[in-house]
Amino acid sequence: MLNTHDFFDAISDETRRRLLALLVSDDELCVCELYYALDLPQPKVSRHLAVMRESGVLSVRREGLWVFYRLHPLLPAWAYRILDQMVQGCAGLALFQADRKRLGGMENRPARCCT
Amino acid sequence: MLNTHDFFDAISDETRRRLLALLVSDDELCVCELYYALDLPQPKVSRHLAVMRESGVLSVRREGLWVFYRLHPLLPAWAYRILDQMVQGCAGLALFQADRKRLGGMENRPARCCT
DNA sequence: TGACTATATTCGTTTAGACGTATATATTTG
DNA sequence: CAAATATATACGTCTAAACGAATATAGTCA
Repeated sequence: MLNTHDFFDAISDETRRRLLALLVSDDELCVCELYYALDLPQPKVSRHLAVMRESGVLSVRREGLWVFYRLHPLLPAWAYRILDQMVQGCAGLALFQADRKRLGGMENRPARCCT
Repeated sequence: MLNTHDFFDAISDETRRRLLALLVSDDELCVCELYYALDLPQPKVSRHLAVMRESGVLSVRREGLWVFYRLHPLLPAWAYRILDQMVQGCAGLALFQADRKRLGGMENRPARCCT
């Protein structure tokens, strides 16, 4: 289960905060949506996702070629609340707003079955 | 005023989280109390305090030889809430409990006037 | 003024981790 | 099976920042 130190490590990096901010509101996104939204190289995003997956901050579901990430359902309540407040704190930043805008404008997003 | 990035940088380091946890509940502590509580070298604690002071997370008041630190009164509401939840998340950790215990057992703590 | 105390800073070293590029793995489809 | 797509990892490099030890600064009091 999640270690306190690992959780704060997750939110200590801006790229990871951008990923988390999207996952707080959209609850499940695939890797291609995430690196498209952030406009960053795929390996860079995959590595950050791996850090959070390995420490238990994110959980993963594979569906065919796609891999969907979400906040780990067993995060403690205080961690969820911190993520909520983090979104509040970052909502005004242009960088985070652009991420959301790009995601909204993305075409051919993968279909989810059974969500 | 406080920059979002600087705030998350403040809570990204465990030593700084220990300092912040004490300041969330005690609202004002001097440097000697802080390094005594954490049982760490004074220069190490001073440097971490300086990081947070310079980024606007902490504010300072000098009184004679002592320097008292507290959470910066102009922190945005979301930042206070994150600190509160951080305390929740760390409350169970032995390291943080020991800090509080040492602080409680400290003798000759500096007197505050006009608090 | 000089001794003393509390705190801050400097310096050189070391380490963690973020990065780009290249490549590997996994899955689907023909 | 091979080709195509989505994602993951490996590798070498580089930078930010944490550290211990030493020293500087600031304030008090005799």
